[in-house]
Formats: sequence, structure tokens, C-alpha cells
Amino acid sequence: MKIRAVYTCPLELTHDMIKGKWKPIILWRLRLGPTSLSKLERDIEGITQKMLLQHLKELTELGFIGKTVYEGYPLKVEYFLTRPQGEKLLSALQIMQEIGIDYMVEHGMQDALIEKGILPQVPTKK
Amino acid sequence: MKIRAVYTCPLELTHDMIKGKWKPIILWRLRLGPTSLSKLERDIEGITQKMLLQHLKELTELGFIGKTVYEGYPLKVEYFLTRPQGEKLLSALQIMQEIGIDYMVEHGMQDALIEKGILPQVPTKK
DNA sequence: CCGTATCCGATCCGATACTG
DNA sequence: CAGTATCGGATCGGATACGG
Repeated sequence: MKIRAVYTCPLELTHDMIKGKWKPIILWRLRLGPTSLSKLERDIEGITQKMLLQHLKELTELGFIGKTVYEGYPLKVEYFLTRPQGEKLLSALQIMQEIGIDYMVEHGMQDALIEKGILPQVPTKK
Repeated sequence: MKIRAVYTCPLELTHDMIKGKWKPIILWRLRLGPTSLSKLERDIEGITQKMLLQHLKELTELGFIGKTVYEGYPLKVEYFLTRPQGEKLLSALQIMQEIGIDYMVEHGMQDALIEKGILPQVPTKK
């Protein structure tokens, strides 16, 4: 991904930076703290290693994610949210998470949320 | 665009809902109040009528935008942000706008911002 | 465990022409 | 002014294989 020279507004730039099916999910997972590639791959259901690496790379180049490489064997690498950039972006994603929850609750999709422990059992009765 | 039955997390759903080159820009423009199709088309530089209509339709179906149709000629339609959904989404976009500004300032792209009046003349000296 | 490369179908979006 | 339809190139993302 490359940054264009001109955008309609800064918002468009940001939207472009988090474009990609897995980018928000990766950042969201990283809010829990630094992790390795393999952990991310295990935790993010359905992602392929290729997409994970590609999106990690882009987010790193954009300054939202940092990377620590430990020398020696076995290989060890940790990815983490940068501050303040990564964490600020997270605050936008936090709102988006809420919007998603609101939407699902209003459209009878709570069951999926309860299953994942995002919502507690037996939510407000209609 | 269609809503899938299952998502990794609610955040992914929201990200999907605002996927599309012009969606954030359209919503951003609507923060200024209700407007017509033709005004949007004029104000959003580079958009085609086709994309504008397509994205407006999707955002309307998703509940972020509302639409008032006035009877009689000349035809008159107004699009507006819904509350609370549209306005809540706007608050996430607000943060994304700031992130974009931050990025541009840190990468020597302020000139574009000053031109558009987003930043005042002569910002903080390095 | 970490990372790169290729192939290929799906989708996105711009251009353009046309209707009420 | 508001909205629909079609076509084609560009990009995205999944599968898969391979290398440090």
C-alpha cells in the first residue's frame, strides 16, 4: 500500500490506512498486549499467514504497530501497538466495536455476542 | 453489500459497513447538516454520481443515513445522519480525522491542510 | 517460528450512457 | 434533480508452496 500525495480530507487517508479485511482485527487483538506472529495467527480465526504478515507490515510502516526482534534461536518476534499513534487508532476502533455491538443487538444477533462472552447472559428483555 | 451471518468480532462488522472509498467522506460531509444529492456531488471532489448513490444507499440501509423525499417538482431529496447511529459513527470518524491530521503533520504534508483551512497558517515551528 | 512468492477468482470503482 | 445499468481494468484476498 502506498500513500497518495493528495486526499480529499485527512479522514480519507486514515480510512485508507486501515483498509484491508484484517487490519482492525489485528489492532484489536494487540490491545491485549505484545504478541508473536504465531499467537496472532492462532487467535485470529480464519486469517492466513500471508494476510497476517502483509497487514502487519503495512501497519508497521504506517506507524501504528511496532516490532521487537529478539536475536538467537528459537526465533522470537513481538508485535505491539505504538503510542500514541496505535493507541489513538484503537480508541476509534473501540467506538466501532460498540457500533457493531449496537447493530447486532438491534438485529437479533446477540447470540453470537453472548457466545463469545462479549455480552453477558440474558440481556435486557424487550 | 450484504451482512454476513458471522463475524470475528463486532468491530469487523462495522469495518465492513464503512468499507468503500467514499463512505467516510460522505458521512463526514453530512455532519454539516442535511443536503441533497447534487450538493453532495458538487462538494465531494472526484466522486461520481454512481458511487455516491451506491454508497448512500448502503449507508441508508445500514441505518447511518436517513432520507427525506419531498413530493412534487422540482424533485427534492435530503440525506442526513441518523441519531444516534450516524452520529455515533461520526464520533469514530472524528478521531480518524485527527489521526489523519497527525500523520500528515508528521510527514510534511501540512501544506495541503493549510490550503483547505483545516490547519491555521504558520503552525508550530519545529 | 518467521517470512516471501505466485497464481487466480472475487470485488471494487471509474467511465459512460440512459430513464423518470 | 434523482436514480439505474453495463462494461472493463485495477486491486484484494485466499490457497498453496517454498526458504531463512
